[in-house]
Amino acid sequence: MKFLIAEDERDLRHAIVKYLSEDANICEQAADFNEASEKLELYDYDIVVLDINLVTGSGLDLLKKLKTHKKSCGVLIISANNSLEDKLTGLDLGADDYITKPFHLAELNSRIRAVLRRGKFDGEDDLIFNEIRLDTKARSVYVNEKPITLTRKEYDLLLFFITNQERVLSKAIIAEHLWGDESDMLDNFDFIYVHINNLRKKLTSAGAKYIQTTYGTGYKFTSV
Amino acid sequence: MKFLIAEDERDLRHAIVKYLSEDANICEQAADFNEASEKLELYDYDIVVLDINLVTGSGLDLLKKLKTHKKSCGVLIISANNSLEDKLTGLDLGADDYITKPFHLAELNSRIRAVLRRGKFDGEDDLIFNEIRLDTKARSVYVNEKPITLTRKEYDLLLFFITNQERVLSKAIIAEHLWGDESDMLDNFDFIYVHINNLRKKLTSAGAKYIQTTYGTGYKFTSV
DNA sequence: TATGAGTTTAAAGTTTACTAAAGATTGAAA
DNA sequence: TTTCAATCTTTAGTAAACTTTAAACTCATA
Repeated sequence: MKFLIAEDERDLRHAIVKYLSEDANICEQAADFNEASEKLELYDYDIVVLDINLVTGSGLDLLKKLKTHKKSCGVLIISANNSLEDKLTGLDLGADDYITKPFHLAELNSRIRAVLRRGKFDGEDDLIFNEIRLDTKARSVYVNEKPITLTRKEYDLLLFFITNQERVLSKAIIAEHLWGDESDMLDNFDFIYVHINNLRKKLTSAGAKYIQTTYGTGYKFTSV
Repeated sequence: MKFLIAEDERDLRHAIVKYLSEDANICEQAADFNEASEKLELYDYDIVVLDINLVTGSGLDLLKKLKTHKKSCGVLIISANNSLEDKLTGLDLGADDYITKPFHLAELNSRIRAVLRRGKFDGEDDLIFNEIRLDTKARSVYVNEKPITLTRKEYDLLLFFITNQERVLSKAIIAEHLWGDESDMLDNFDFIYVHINNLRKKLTSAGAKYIQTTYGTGYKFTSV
């Protein structure tokens, strides 16, 4: 995860960077409007934490520019005053959330996570589970760095398993995630057996035997 | 995990409860402001799912009260309209996330998970009774950290025992919990003997001898 | 010790899962 | 647009796992 922290209060900026870096994130800093503007032109970030009241220029302008020009990137606004207008304007311009000073770093962190979770901006590219690596951008899968080919449903299923590892997933839950709306009206989930079976075969023959059946309940992706 | 669902649309409330209960959560319901208010005073919950627009009172008031008086408890707001103000006010008052109608149950579920994950309210996934550990997420059971395999009924039974430890449970109560509605029409509960026996055998041979018979009354899960 | 309550076991009954193969659908290439 | 191949869904038969029934046995208490 790569962040840009655009905040001109030095202590606060440092505190944020220090806090966020603990999670193995990469944090870059911008101390004023120009620096922020420059970095945003040059590099890509997953999330920009933007103080609306940068002394040398309006954070809102930056936001406007950012959202019109650039590819998807989450924006979290820091605002000093509590004025609702600022927040609303920020959100209208495409910010994803706001936080008002003073705030706890944990709070900031959870907002960032929330923004990431809400989708839109694809986070990390790789998901790893033991010898399995999932390149989410390319939708390709490797076992011990050897590529294996999965169909779309198989890939989705594996992705769902890995992001919910060590947890029993019922067929209903799986159907809901992989088939969305349509799954509401389904009364039988038998076709899931087939996809499970196919994915299982491919993974097993590549040496990754992780799909476990919990009879009567569902399936679990686990190494235990 | 214990939830309170404060939502006055009956169908939606039921749907939520049904969905969330599938993961072995305990869901209580509140159909209006007063009921919600009352339950929140009496009991502790891990997460409250709160409709801001409860007919008989403002969810926001409830939220305010909740956050000022009580110990940590996650709050997820449901709002019907898309008005930003409502959401912002909710978040300002200490809600942890919001979701706008209409939504998918899966979405609600993942938000709840996220709130739990964010800390504070640690979603205790494990239930522990002496040397027995129950991983409720994985539906797996360990005795002295050695896994034992239980069937669905055995697992449910053990879960019920552990969450009601040191308490005599009649066969009728057990049946009601594990067989739900159907149990009303049953006149004999003899089959429970079999499940008790099976679970008892597995636990005993793993070194956990806790199911005690209270002659003529029921069973008790206790180390005394 | 007689009786109802609890335990145990085996076997029947039921549900759930697996598998392969046929039928339908989709999407890309000609 | 048509064709073809890949993918997805349905179906059906089989296998496995679980639940219930039933019957014989044991134990606690009046």
